[in-house]
Formats: sequence, structure tokens, C-alpha cells
Amino acid sequence: MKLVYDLETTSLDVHSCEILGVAICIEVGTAYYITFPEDEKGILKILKVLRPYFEDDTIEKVGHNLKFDNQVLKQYGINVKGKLHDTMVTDYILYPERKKHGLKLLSKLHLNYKQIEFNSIALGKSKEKKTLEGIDPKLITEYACEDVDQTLQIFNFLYPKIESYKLEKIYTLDNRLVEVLTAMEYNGVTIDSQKLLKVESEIESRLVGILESIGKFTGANININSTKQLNKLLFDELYIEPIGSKNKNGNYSVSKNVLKKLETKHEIVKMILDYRSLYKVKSTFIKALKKVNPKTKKLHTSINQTRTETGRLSSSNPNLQNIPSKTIGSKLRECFTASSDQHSLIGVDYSNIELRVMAIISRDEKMIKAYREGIDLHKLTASKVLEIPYEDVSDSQRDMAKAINFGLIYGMTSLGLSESLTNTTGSEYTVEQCQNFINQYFELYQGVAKCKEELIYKATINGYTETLFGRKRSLLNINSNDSYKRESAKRLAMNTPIQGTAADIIKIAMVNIHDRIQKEELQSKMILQVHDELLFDVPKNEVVYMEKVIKHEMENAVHLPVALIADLKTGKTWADVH
DNA sequence: TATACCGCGTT
DNA sequence: GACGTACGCGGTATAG
Repeated sequence: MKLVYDLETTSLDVHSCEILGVAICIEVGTAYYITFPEDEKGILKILKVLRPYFEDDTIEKVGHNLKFDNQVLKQYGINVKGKLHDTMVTDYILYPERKKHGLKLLSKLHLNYKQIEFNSIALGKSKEKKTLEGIDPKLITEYACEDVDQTLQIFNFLYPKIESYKLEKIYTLDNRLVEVLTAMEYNGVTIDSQKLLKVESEIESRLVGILESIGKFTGANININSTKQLNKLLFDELYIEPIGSKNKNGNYSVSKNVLKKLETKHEIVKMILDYRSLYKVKSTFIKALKKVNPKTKKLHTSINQTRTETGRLSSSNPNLQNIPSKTIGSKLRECFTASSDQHSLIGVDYSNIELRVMAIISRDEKMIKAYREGIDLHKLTASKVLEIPYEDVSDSQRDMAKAINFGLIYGMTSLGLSESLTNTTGSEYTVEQCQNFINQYFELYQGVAKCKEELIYKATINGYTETLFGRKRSLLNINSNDSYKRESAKRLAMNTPIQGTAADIIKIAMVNIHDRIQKEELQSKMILQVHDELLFDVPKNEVVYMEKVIKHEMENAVHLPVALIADLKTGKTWADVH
């Protein structure tokens, strides 16, 4: 038996919404039984009746976006147990290239059924604030029961495809991850708001200072944030010679890279660059960290499981995966703290996971040997490409090689590499030099060169590319007549297996760590994932044990020809442990 | 008000 | 004419 359910709530905020009703659908043979409490006051009664079923781990659960419903239930003290089948996740696994996986859309696409639209029954002016609060229970009942019925039908339609597309491993992994992400979102992260305000005022005063300096060269109220106004100022009024050509809006690019090249032409350019980076921090990141939930006093991000084409997770409202880490960024990461004085943060990241995956997928002998012998791969690359002894590789030469190694993962072209090298090393590299580096690179790592050709060939035949665990991404443009589209698809044929396999691996580790925490009834909490990094909030008496658990589960998530290494740090703030 | 585009933070 | 992956989001400009 499977229990299918769908909650209707007063809002999308899991920490402050109220449940208006629960639609339940149980499949008995081929007949469905659907119910929904029409009496608003009956909710608690209904939940009481349903609780044993929700918490019964022998009953499998089916739902659409269970991460939401299960958080709401948790808010009501119900911990859902048992195997989860999420139709949103299932559709994503089958069709990751489709950006949307909403229930109504799936109903139309897969069952050709037109569902009642939420907006047609909900009240509210702006579309963000629509609510079911105060709506006739009969209407909600009709709506909710249709939702839950369609969910089961979609499940029955999609589930067999998982097997026929050989996606069982990924299906199990991603659906088990639902429970992990539910807990992570629900836990939230602790923000030191006092410190945040200090950082903000510091930035504000620096911004005021810079604006004053800039004012000496400009008319009254110029808006530095406007690329159009900046064009007028730099190129028309200050007669700086522009670089490159005009974009489709008739402006020259005034991006960071361009401005850096213009820095020597006028002292205002440096000021603009400083202004930009500070303003970005204030307008984007400080603002984001202020979204602490007043009820829980935590910052709750949304961890999206169905938005990327590679299998990675993404984070939004706010995005906590792009909090700066360099220079000024460390100030921001200091604001992410342990939840109390009795807790610590543990930060852990996979060392070079994508390059290790590259070595594994390509079975390149030199790469594998280097990792087995603990040789620094960036240094090795530098020594071979630059034809100098391994011991003589300088830090900047290592940086250069690192950029090449990364470029490889992204499917570098000589032009892209020269941009990147000029950026990361600060000195100029011609396109010809870079083409030479690339040639040297593939000469050195012949297994990688061969693997690249194979992956492209396979994608051409299959129309898709896949990770080590069988996660697929279709590449319809791989045979396109448009060479730009075709070359782009070729890069994806190579990049997706690497990025996606790394994503699969950390997901496996997350599930296993979460299982340990549950089974051993530990109080530690996983609170963030940033692609190759995990962050935990840990009671001090569990620190030593958790360090062992986390490191072990990450390094042993899978067993492959190249070992995985997890570097771990414990401290008070995210800045300490990164 | 909605959409397009630029720019930029992370990996 | 562009020109290395994957994202989310803040800003201005413009269309309706």
C-alpha cells in the first residue's frame, strides 16, 4: 500500500503557515479512495488519525514536492517515515532539461488533463500573496483531491519509465535525498545579526567615501550602477578609449574585466571597481542574510533539487551557495555561526573532486598514478606543460596549471583559456600560447584526450550524456547544423559527466551521513551544501565523533580507482572552517 | 508591471 | 558575432 498525500496551507512559509486540509489518496487494487476534511476545525483530528500512518516506516509515501509537505507536518509534530516517492523529483530525473516540474504541468503533459488552477480559487492581489485562507472548503476540497489524484496517476505513469531508462540508482538516491533536504531546510542556519550590522555599517561608510571621491570627476547625480551612464562618463566625458565593440544596446562593456584593463587610464576606474564590489556585497549578500525567520531566528534557504541539468543542487531565497569566500567575503562568512556556545560548526569539502572524477572516468594512467602517489596534480601539469622539473614549479606557475586543469573540465578553447589565464595570473597569454598549452595537455594526459572523444561520440549516437551512476542529460544539439550549438553540446557531453558524477557522490554522502545521525540519534545537524562542501552544526560533545563520521562517510561514499579525500575543519563560524 | 539584458558572486 | 560549466539575483532600461 502507498499513501499519497497533499496538504493545503495558508501560505508557502512552512514555519508560519497553517494546514487547511490534507487530501489523502490510497490505491486499493485499481480503485482510489480520496478524502479531505471539509471542516476547518477537523484538521487536528484528521492529523491525529493520520499520524500513525505518516510515521509508519513500512508504508511508502507518494507526493509532489514532499519537501514542502513534510516540513509542514514536522511543524505540526509529525515526522514522516517510510520510503518516499516524489513525483516532482521523478519527473526531474527523467527530464532534467525541462526547467519546470509543477504538478499542473505534468498533469497536462503526461495525462493530457487540465487541472483546476490555484489562482482560480485563491484570493489575493499580487500573485506572490495569493492564499487559500478564507476560501470555501468545498472549493479547496475539490482542488486538493484533484491534486492528490493526479499525483498518484502521474506516479503510476512515470515510475515504470525509471526502470526502462535504467535510472533506478539515481531514482533511489534522489528520493532518499528528499528527506535530507527537508531536514536541512527546516533546521536553517544561524546568523550573527549583530556582527552583520557591524559589517554593513563598515561597508556603508566606505561606500560613502568612495562616492565622494568619484564625485570630484562627475556631474551631480550620476548612477554608477547604470552601464549606460557609465559609458557616457568614461568614454564621452573623460575621453577614455573604449575596449572591444558595442553590445546590442549600443554600449561598450564596462564589466570588471574591461575596467581592470582601463585602470591605468584614469584614477576613477579603480574607484568604480571598489564601489562595485562593495555595493554588490551590500545590495545582494547583506540583504540576503537579513532574511532571518522571526519565528525560528534562523535563516532558511530553499534547497532546490529539480533545477539544474547536471544533477547539482541549487539554493535560493536566499542563495547561500554564492556567499563570497575571498577578501571581503570572509567578513560575511563570519556571520554564519554555530547555533549556540555549546555548538561548533564543522566544515568539510572534497579535495579536487571534479579532477578526481575526471581521472576516474577517463582512467587516465598518469592522473590516476599522480593521485595514488599523492602528487600535486596542478604542479605536475605545470611541469609538463611548461617543460620544467616538478620541483621547480613556482606558485604562480601552479596557479596557471590549475586554470588549465579547470579549463579542461569546462571544455576549454584557446581563446577562453587565454582570458582565464590573464585573469587568474595577471599576466598576458596569447591565444597561440594557450593553444600550445592545450596541445601539450592532451599530449600529457592521453587518456583524457581519448575519453573526451569517446564521450562526444557516445553523445552523438545516444543523444544524451550520463554520469557514472546513470544520471542522464539529453543533448539534442549535439548533431545540430549550427556549429556554435554543436560545439556547446560537445562541451556539455564532457562537462556533465564530471560535474554530475561529483554531484551524485556528495548526494550519496549526504544520505549516508543523515542516516547515521538518525539511526544513532545524534543531535548534529547538516545545514548547508555548496556543491563539494558540507556544513554541520554540532553539539560540542559530538564534535570528535562527528568529525570521524563525516570524514568516513564522505571518503567512502563510493569506492573508485582514485580515493576521495575530504578536508575537515571545526570552528565557531563558517569563515573559520572554510 | 513584466521582461530583457548586464553584471557578478560561488563552484 | 560569439568564444569554458552550473546557478540566483540585483540593478537599469524599455515595452506595454
